[in-house]
Amino acid sequence: MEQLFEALADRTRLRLLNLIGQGEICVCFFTAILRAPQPTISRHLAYLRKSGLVEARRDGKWMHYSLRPPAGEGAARVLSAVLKELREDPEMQKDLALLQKACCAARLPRALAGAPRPALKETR
Amino acid sequence: MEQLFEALADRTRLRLLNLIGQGEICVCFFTAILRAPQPTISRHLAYLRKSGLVEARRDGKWMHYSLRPPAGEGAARVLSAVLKELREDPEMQKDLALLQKACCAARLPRALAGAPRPALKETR
DNA sequence: CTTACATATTCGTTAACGCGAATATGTACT
DNA sequence: AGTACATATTCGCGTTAACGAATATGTAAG
Repeated sequence: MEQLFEALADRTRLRLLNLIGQGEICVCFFTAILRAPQPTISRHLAYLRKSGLVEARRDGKWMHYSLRPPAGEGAARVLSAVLKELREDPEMQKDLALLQKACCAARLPRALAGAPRPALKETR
Repeated sequence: MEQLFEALADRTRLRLLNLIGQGEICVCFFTAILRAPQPTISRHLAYLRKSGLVEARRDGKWMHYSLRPPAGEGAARVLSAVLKELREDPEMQKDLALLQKACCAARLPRALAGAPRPALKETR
C-alpha cells in the first residue's frame, strides 16, 4: 500500500496517470503534452510499470501505455477516487484538453507526425 | 495532491493515520502500540500536521492528535477510501486491536499509567 | 549494413527522507 | 526554584529519489 502512494507522490507521475486514465497512449504524446524531456517521461513510466499501476505494449517503434487496475478491490477504489479527483486540477484539465486536441486533429504537429493516435475511451 | 501522497507514502504514518482514524489519541499510545521510539513518532506526527491531515491539541503534559478531514470533497473521498482499505492490512488490524485493548483495560500498563484514554468513535 | 527514429537506461550530482542519539521545550507538582 | 514527565526538535549519517546529459537498445526503412 505504501508502494502505491510512493508511486502517486510525484506530480509528473500523477499527470501521466491522469492521461493514461483516458486510454492507451504512446510515449511521444506524453512528452508532447507534458513538455518534459523524454528520459524523464520514460523513467517515470518505468517507475509506474514497476509499481504495477500501468502496463506497456510494444507496437513497432512505439510503446503504448495503459492502466492496469490494482488487484485488490480496496486499492482499485482508492485509485479511481484519485483519478476522479485529479480532474479537478487545472493543469490536469489542460493536459486532457491537449490530449483531446491531439487525438482529433486532422493533421498532427510535426513532432507527432506518424505516431499512432491514442485510443481514448468515450468521455462521460 | 502530491503532498497528500507524500504524507501517505510511509508505513509509520499510515499506521498512525489508521489509529487516529478511530478518534482523538495521545502520543504515548502511539509509541506504546507501534513500539517505535518516541522521537520517531513525534517526527511523523509533525509531518502529518504540516501536511494538514491531522491536528494537535494540548492537554496538560499530553498532546492529542485527531484527524482533520481534507478541505476538498474529492480529497476527503480519497482519504476515506484509504482509511477503509488500511483496515484490510493484518498489521493495521493488530494495531487497532491493541488500541481497543488499551482503551478498555481496567488498568493501563505501567508505561501508560496516568495517560488520558483515547476517545474512540463507536465501532461500526 | 547503415541510417533514422522511438524509447530505455546509465552516470554523476544534488536534494530530500528516515533514523538513532542527544538535547530542548513545556507543563505539573512540591 | 527544582524535579519529573510528556513531547518536540536538532544533528549527523546513510539511503533513496529526481534530474540533465549522455548513451544504449530496439525496430523500420532504404
